[in-house]
Amino acid sequence: MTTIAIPEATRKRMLLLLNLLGVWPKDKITSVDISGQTGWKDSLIRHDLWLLGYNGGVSNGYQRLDLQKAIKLALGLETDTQNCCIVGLSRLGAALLDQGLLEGTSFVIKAGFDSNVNRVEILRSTFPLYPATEMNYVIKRENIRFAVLTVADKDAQHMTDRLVSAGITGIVNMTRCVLKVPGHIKVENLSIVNALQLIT
Amino acid sequence: MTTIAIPEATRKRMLLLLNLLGVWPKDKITSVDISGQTGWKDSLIRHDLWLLGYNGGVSNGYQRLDLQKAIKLALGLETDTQNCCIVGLSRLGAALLDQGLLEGTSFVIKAGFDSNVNRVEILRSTFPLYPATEMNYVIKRENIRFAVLTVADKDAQHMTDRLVSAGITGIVNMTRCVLKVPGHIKVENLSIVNALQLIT
DNA sequence: TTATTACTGTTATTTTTTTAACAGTATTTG
DNA sequence: CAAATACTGTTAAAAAAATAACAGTAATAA
Repeated sequence: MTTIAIPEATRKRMLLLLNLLGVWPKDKITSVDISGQTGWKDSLIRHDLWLLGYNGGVSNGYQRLDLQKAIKLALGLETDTQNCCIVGLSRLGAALLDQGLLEGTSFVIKAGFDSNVNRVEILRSTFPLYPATEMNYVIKRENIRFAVLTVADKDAQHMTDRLVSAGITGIVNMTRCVLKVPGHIKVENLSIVNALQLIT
Repeated sequence: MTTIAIPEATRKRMLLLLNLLGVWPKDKITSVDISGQTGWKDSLIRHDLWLLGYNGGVSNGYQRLDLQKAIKLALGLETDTQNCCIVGLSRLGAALLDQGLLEGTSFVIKAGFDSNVNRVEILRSTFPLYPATEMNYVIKRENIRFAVLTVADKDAQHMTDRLVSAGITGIVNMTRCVLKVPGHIKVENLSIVNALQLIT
């Protein structure tokens, strides 16, 4: 069998499905069950799992634990920790200092940055905060690969450039700006304003 | 000319483009300019604008202000205010109390809800906070149509059900749960954990 | 004035994603 | 045991989205 690259759309669904499986109360789950919970067509779910190369459910639906394991494996979800940082510690960014947010995941926040030195000194957090001037150095030293960007719109592109040159490989963008990044950097846009407009 | 429904993918891009136009320093912008800023193919941008029925750029690229206006018109972006609420006022939710987030948009936060009455009483905000028990009543009274959901995962579906039955029409879901909603309700998933996994 | 340039608008093509269809297989039932 | 049931895995078809191609047009240069 030739391995087929997993499409982004499938990957996205499978990550959500993992969350669903985490709270599913029964041992068994069928594609129709999943459809009922998510609104995705049952055939789409089966097709997704087929893309992952999974076929542990013939005739009888899927075993929750087995399916969970298989998806994690197929998506290559890291089991060892992955280092992130938060850039921008104003209200939204500061809220992410809450470690609980990433609980039970492989992600660990290793640093927070802000250009406002005052903020860096005042805020309390379980991980160290640094002035933005030290970004490049700290990211390299701590081996940080991902960033959550929560700065003011006017600083978004500038900070992005600095993150990229520090060697970050992915950015969760919570500003409403479109970030300009080199092709190998992944960006996920999570702007609340854009989301509100989309549900209008 | 028969009006063609605007695809979701186009709509999403056009909303981002609006943000870009807002900060573009020149009067003129071409599809290649936009491509350079966003990474989208220039033909895709022209195609999108064609779908919107816009053709104000023949031969010479687009006039920033004119294009802005045309996109807003084509997407039917409301000019009158639209009422939202925040459900869940723990750290992440409380961060959204910051009115600045929605500044310059047509969205206005009319209420915040939390099941923890203590929180409701202690937090300071420019709009009123209510215990979750009053959700149904307040949403109807204030004519609230959209909700940002930032509750703990275990409460996500339950609160969603209550929002839906109160008559909300769209939810920005910041939990990592897959929400089960009737077909006519729109949901945008903005989970940070899912986003991090996607850029891995 | 004509030619060149720098663009778009639009159609056609390709690629990606979703949906439908159904043969095949364990399990359960009679 | 055979028949019915409840599922999946897989292929084929349809729909949606992205890309390419290019004729056409206003502005500018020669």
